[in-house]
Amino acid sequence: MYEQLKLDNQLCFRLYTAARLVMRAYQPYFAPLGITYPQYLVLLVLWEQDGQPVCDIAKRLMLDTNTVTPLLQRMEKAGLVVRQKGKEDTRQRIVTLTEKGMAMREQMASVPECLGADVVSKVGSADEVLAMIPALDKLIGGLKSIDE
Amino acid sequence: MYEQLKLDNQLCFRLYTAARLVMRAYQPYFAPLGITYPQYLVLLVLWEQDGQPVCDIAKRLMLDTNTVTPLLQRMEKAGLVVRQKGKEDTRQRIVTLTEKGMAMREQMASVPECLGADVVSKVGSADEVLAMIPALDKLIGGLKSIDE
DNA sequence: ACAAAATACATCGCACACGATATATTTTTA
DNA sequence: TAAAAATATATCGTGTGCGATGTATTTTGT
Repeated sequence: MYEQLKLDNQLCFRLYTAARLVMRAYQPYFAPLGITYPQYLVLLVLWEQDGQPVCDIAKRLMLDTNTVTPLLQRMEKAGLVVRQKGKEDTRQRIVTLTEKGMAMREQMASVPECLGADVVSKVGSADEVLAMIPALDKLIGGLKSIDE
Repeated sequence: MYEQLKLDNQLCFRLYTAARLVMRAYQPYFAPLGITYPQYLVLLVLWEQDGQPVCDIAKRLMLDTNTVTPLLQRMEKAGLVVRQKGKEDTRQRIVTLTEKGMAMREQMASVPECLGADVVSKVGSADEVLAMIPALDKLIGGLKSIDE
């Protein structure tokens, strides 16, 4: 009875747990630099394309501005980015990396590989884990289309 | 350059996003009942085995007591559980479902299926998504062993 | 051109997560 | 058995996520 309400039968619990544990695994690399995992994601977005308005960053990370705005405010206070009023559209806030924010790119360059190695050393092989990517993208695409 | 720092090359971002979007997809089912996703997880644990100490619930969900204790306090205030001092070990707090907490099991019984149907209607097929489960378990097992 | 709708950002409140720390109780160990 | 270590829970502070709401600016529809 209630088979579908067993914790071990739930995909969602696995996703929730895996996401938390991955963030936790990143902690040792982030803590010395004084950044958090979501802040790292913002940096990834800005390293690819600097000088974006808040809404574009939010869209890329699939977050809302009520999450991203305070996040960027903290990052500005930490000296990682600056937020300037847009020239064409004054509603916008253009977010730009500071020297410190750009410099962090080199400091972080080896981290994904290190973490990958950490995981592989425990899991055994990376292939099975990386093979999830297409299915995750499919799931994310489907879930994203639910609320719009 | 910096290929490994591209957002689209990161497994972790997919896990983080998928977990958030799944929780969001659950929202319409939880909101009318006044519970949250983590509270639902606690209910899953207690429906399987009622009357557990805080530490066992935390262990099952791979969370710490500093997350679970306030969670249970809110659930007690909401009338879903009671927390009583343990008889053998008075350090423990035994968490037990109330009538309301137990009744919610039937109200939730069809939710995982409904959500599954929601996702399948968008993703197309469930097989590829469900096929991730063994890899997720492997990943979780590996990550868990990193910090201990 | 001008009122209405849409957009961009911000603020507020609440509920997690989690590191750090504190307290009480049990278990272990010398 | 008494001190030390381990365990169970709780509290505090910070940083997200996100629903609800507010404000300013741009775009749209007539």
